[in-house]
Amino acid sequence: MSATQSLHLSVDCVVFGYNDSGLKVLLINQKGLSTSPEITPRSQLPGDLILMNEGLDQAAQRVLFELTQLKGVYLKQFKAFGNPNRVKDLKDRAWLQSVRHLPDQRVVTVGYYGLVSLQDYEPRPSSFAGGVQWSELSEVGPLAFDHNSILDEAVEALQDQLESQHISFELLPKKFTLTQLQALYEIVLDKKLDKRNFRKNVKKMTHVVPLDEKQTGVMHKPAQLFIYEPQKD
Amino acid sequence: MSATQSLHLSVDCVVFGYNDSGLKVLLINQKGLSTSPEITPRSQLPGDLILMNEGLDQAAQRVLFELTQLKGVYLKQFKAFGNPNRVKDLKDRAWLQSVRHLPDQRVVTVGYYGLVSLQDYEPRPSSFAGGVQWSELSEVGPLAFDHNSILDEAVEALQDQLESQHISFELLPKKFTLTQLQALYEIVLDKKLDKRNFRKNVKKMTHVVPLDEKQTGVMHKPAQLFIYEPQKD
DNA sequence: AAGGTAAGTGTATGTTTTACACTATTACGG
DNA sequence: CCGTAATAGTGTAAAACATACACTTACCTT
Repeated sequence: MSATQSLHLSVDCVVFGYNDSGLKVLLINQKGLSTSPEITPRSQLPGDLILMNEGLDQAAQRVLFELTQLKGVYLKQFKAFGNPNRVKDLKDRAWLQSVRHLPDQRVVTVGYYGLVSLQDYEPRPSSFAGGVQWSELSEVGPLAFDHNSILDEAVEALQDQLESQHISFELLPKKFTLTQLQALYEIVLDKKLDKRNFRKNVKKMTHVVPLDEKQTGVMHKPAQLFIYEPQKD
Repeated sequence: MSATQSLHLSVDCVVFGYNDSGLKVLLINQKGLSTSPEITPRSQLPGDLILMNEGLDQAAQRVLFELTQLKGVYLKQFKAFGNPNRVKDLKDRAWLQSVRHLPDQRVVTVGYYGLVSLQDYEPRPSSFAGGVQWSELSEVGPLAFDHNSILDEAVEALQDQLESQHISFELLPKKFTLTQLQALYEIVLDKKLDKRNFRKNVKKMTHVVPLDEKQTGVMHKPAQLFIYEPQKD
């Protein structure tokens, strides 16, 4: 065989954030291009090359932390993206040149999706990133590289695995109401659910446990609070 | 940023083959180690480094063809494996040294699973491979690298996706009976199914269509034949 | 023509999913 | 303190789906 290879491997993180108004995704701005006015810098998913001694999951955690300061986010691998031309778009080259030793090198990337509650995580751009924002999912414009497809596939993976992977609880405060949980499902799955039926289903989830505690300070009947107990299954 | 990287990327193919007696998996023997008697050559999944200009799916097809002469096999990516030590086992080094320019280099691999009918595909070892065999799934011994885990995860992915991905039809002759289809399900899922209930389910699959044709040459009531029509959904 | 072999078929029971509307509890304002 | 606004919380009937189960049919062979 002896195929001579020279390519790079990266991870890209699609981190979804939730609040009552919708699903958001964490994007970073490419840095260091403001000098070249002819190039519009595009946003991208937080991602970077993996290091020589780290596993893929580990790399995803590190890269996300380095670019956005987010730590301890649940990240799940969902697909590798290896189109040979995925970083060859002219619009992307300028940025790569400012940031990589070998900007022309092919890069294969492994996609991760993750979930956080917007209330608990405040991303901060590292010195590497030109800025970090939560973007409304429906308002994401053209991203660098093939990041729009990666994002699309991440959304699908998230929807498919929302229940089985217990991902919801990453998005909610520790103590949450069933209405909050349902609103989350409705936003992630992008469809309305029946309240009574939803509650019947939750009763079967042994990892969602009721507290002896109610909401306070609401001007309506206060809801019972629940917590997530992963070890229960 | 600017992580200096030097790693290799490969694909590994877990090709399942079916006949009435069980599920098999396609393994190749490592070649060129018969000279060193202290090392037992192990079998491995067909896999190799990807080339610089090919996509991942394409690489999986090429590698499988080069090693086993199998062509046109449905291959589906299921996971990337990137443990930094996955090719560092001493038992694997000798073989790598005989075959790679940079045998010490880290290799990340992307796993594909695939399916063929044993009747339609006869693998032939290429000059690169020391031999090709179908091994009974339950009798697979220790493989090179982390190939046992890759195999295990491939089996799971296959079982999960058997129905949704219409994979079954890769394993059957073009015209098949419902008994054949059921036997396949039973072997892949590793459990018995009820004949009448199975047939009820198949009736709902619009992509399984009955022919006006029956089995011939059997010494019992001849079964109706069916074909797979993918465009139907 | 009898015996062997796998094909093909229906029903009753239990389980899961769906659709749907009213009462209860709190905060607030008058 | 009483009324109203706001959301929480609850049950049931009907439909769809899953399961368990046994006998008759058609062809081949001897």
